[in-house]
Amino acid sequence: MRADAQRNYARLLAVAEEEIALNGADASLEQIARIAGVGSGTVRRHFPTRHALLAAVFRDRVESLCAQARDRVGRTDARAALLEWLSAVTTSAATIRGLAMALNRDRAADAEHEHCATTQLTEAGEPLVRQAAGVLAPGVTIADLLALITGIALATEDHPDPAAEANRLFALAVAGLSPQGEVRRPAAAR
Amino acid sequence: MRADAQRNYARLLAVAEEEIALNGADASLEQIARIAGVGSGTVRRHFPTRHALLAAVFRDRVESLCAQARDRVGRTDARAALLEWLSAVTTSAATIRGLAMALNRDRAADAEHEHCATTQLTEAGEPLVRQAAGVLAPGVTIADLLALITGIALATEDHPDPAAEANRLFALAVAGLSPQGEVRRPAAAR
DNA sequence: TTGCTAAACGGCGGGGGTCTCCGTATCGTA
DNA sequence: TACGATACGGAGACCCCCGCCGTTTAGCAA
Repeated sequence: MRADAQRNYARLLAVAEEEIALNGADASLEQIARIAGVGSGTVRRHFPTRHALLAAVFRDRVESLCAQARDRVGRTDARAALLEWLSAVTTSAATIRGLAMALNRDRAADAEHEHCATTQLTEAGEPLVRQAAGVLAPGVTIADLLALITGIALATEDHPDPAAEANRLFALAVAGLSPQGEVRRPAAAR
Repeated sequence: MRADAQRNYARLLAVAEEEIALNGADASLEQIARIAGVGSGTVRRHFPTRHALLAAVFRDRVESLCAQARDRVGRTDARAALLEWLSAVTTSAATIRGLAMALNRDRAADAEHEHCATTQLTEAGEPLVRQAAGVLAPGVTIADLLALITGIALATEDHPDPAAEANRLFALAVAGLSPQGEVRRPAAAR
């Protein structure tokens, strides 16, 4: 890659991160180009789709989460290991503007890309779930957990303290909103 | 209201309902105007904001849900009454394209309008929650339940069977994803 | 150093969307 | 039937996404 291309790539990434933090996943690409001082074509060359830009912006963060998951595999307190990680994911999803929407969108895209954030998180979290299978409600998958988390993050995006609120809601869901009764029964609910 | 205005209003509402069902809450207002055979100014006159249009389109449905809530107040099995109603809300939010997003947005708008859908549902559901307070986890409010439901609906919007998936996730949250013990948050995120 | 070439750049043009405003057509009434 | 209030339509200004192409420039090689 040519030196000027590298410079522009880095610049765009930095600007995009700011702009997305400010305006969410729908931030204007044109605006990003303007701030970065490049033509709109340059943005498009480096990031052919909006999804590509989002993926690049959030890559480090997602990889960090995946690493955190790997670090927790094999711990004896499987439940705590899983819940702590999920809480970290929740905090990121709720705090980093646009991340939740990005995660949600590429779940919709139906695993079109192998390296999309949702896929990565799913693969990273799967061992933790398997490990903790005994203490989870029957039928709960890593996909369910991530779906719930992204949903919660979307729903709390405009709360004064999104991370706290999201974690609170997720904790409620983990413990059960109304836990009595059919807790351990796998039969279909209505 | 003049007769032609009434006609246009009704036409627009019908077209908007279709178009939103097809393309979600971001459906093009211009497109709606075109299909309805009116000028774009007419759309904006009847519905000054996108929110106003969404509110009008979903009004009947929301009122039906509110009515269902009222019908359930006073039932002896308070828990079932609440859960059934929440399931109905979940089904609507997940099935009717754009509704979840509309609900989510007007929660963000911070009760700007008294008659917004979220407010209505909150008021309608509150008695059911109070009634069932004894069997709910401490600290759970009607706002929490609705936030969770809209979040779940958003996250399952592109699932093959959104209603089933959303209800499944919500049922899991009600019973508890991992019902025993307490959820702990990690010492430091990242 | 100087050419040269492929890679990268910028921005134009077309297609849409939102929002505002105003001249005009139409309704309902006197 | 005539008239005023009301509603209509669409033009204009602005922004955004997307594809394309003429121009510039980095980096290698002579």
